[in-house]
Amino acid sequence: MGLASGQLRRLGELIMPAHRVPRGGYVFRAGGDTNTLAVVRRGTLKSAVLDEQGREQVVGFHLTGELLGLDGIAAGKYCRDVVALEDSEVCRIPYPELQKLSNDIPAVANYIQTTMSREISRAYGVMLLLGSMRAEMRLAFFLLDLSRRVLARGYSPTRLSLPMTRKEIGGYLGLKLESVSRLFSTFQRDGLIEVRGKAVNLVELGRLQEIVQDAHPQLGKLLENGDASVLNAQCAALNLA
Amino acid sequence: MGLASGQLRRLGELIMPAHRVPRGGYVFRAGGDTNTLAVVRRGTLKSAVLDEQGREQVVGFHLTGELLGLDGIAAGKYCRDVVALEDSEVCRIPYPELQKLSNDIPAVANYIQTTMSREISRAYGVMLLLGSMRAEMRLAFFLLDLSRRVLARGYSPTRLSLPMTRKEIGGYLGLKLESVSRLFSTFQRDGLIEVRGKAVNLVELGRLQEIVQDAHPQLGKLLENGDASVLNAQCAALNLA
DNA sequence: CGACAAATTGAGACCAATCAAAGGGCGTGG
DNA sequence: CCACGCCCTTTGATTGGTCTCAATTTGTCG
Repeated sequence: MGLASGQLRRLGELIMPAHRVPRGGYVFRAGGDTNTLAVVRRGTLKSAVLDEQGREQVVGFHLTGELLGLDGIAAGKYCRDVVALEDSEVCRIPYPELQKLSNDIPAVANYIQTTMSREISRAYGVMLLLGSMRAEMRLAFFLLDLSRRVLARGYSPTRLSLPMTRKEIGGYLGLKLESVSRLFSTFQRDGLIEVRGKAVNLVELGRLQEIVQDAHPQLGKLLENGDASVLNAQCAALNLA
Repeated sequence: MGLASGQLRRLGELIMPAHRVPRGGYVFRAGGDTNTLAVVRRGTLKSAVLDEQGREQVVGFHLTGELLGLDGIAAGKYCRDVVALEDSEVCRIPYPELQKLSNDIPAVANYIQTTMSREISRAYGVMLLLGSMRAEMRLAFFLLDLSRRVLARGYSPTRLSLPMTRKEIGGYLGLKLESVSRLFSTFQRDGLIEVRGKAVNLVELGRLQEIVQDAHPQLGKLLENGDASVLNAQCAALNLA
């Protein structure tokens, strides 16, 4: 079911102009009040929970088109930081007004529900990753997941440019940065990938898939839910909801 | 905002009579079509992703009052099994009709959104647990989390009766059953708890909290989001939404 | 009581963390 | 433009925590 033009206009008015977020800049802070969602227009960001000792758990990386901030709806507070990994742009969406709008327009409410449901599925996949996969499987998973998401945006699925550091990858995969670095070297030695700093070339996608599949045939399905929140910034996607 | 009596009646008609689920019985199966949600009336259940080698990742345990099945809304398929750990009762709720109802009644839509949002926050907390905590912290977290949830239902927060096996606890915490067993023994030796099979007495709640807090002061906040889906089976809670 | 699953405990292996050092990349300022 | 400093990355040596394999005990249900 689509949206009437009047509804689309109301939705359009909600979307604030894109604004720049410099590398290292915050979109949300843990503990901050939830007054907006945000859509990534350009760039890459991470969601992370940080503690005083400087350790962080990265709960997700966000590419262009993804919708951020749904975790905070219940508590009224965000439960984690969202930080730009490179110079990025986001559109903010005032949450209370979106809430009102979703009460009037079922398609909007349905879209939000669907997006949140996908994020739950994705989170379960990551729990599986962290709870029962060994380091090499985790990194293979990470590379394939990124490959698929980059492909969905029309870029090469094999020539990746990683905007995040080894430490951040480790923070996502539950590994230390040295372990991540060693695994990159091992994969390169075995001819699976070519590494030159942040530039990674996936030479043997099939063998990377084997590494993951051997461990968890189910994971492939969960992966497909991964790219939760692809929302066209003009909200054209809502026509499909 | 509450519900008009006509709305409550419509909602009541949606809730199917509670039916028994024997120990080991399924409420949902991974890959099954999403046609219902379910509310736990009595008993305890687990959500788990299983692979052919017999390994499983438990993504959550569910106590009385919790709402199950929201993960499947997006994909149209559930992404994991839900199995009763002891003889239980659940009420099923046909999802398509609930969807229609939520389009008419904003309070219902808001409740679903809030519940899903809490589940996302909880999942992030578990990711933190699995990604950056050591075994003893994980088990302390598990015991405290269960203690809090049991307390919320009016039972003693210190005298726990664990319906799940050591293997299932390990499946949740990313540990092998032997490790879980060893940790129970260690905690008992140190006077933190008393273990007699499935019956566990939490002697030193404070010291258990220290074990978790030392590692991640943030986790306490995430814990509070944990008890996502407490939905009174008569849906009285919706009056608060 | 018997059969089977669950739990405990031990010994040893292995994987990732830790500690440590050196090399690279990038931006800033001279 | 180069030099410096800082962070990121790589690699090595060692430690340590958890898994694995194995045997035994305990508990549960027919």
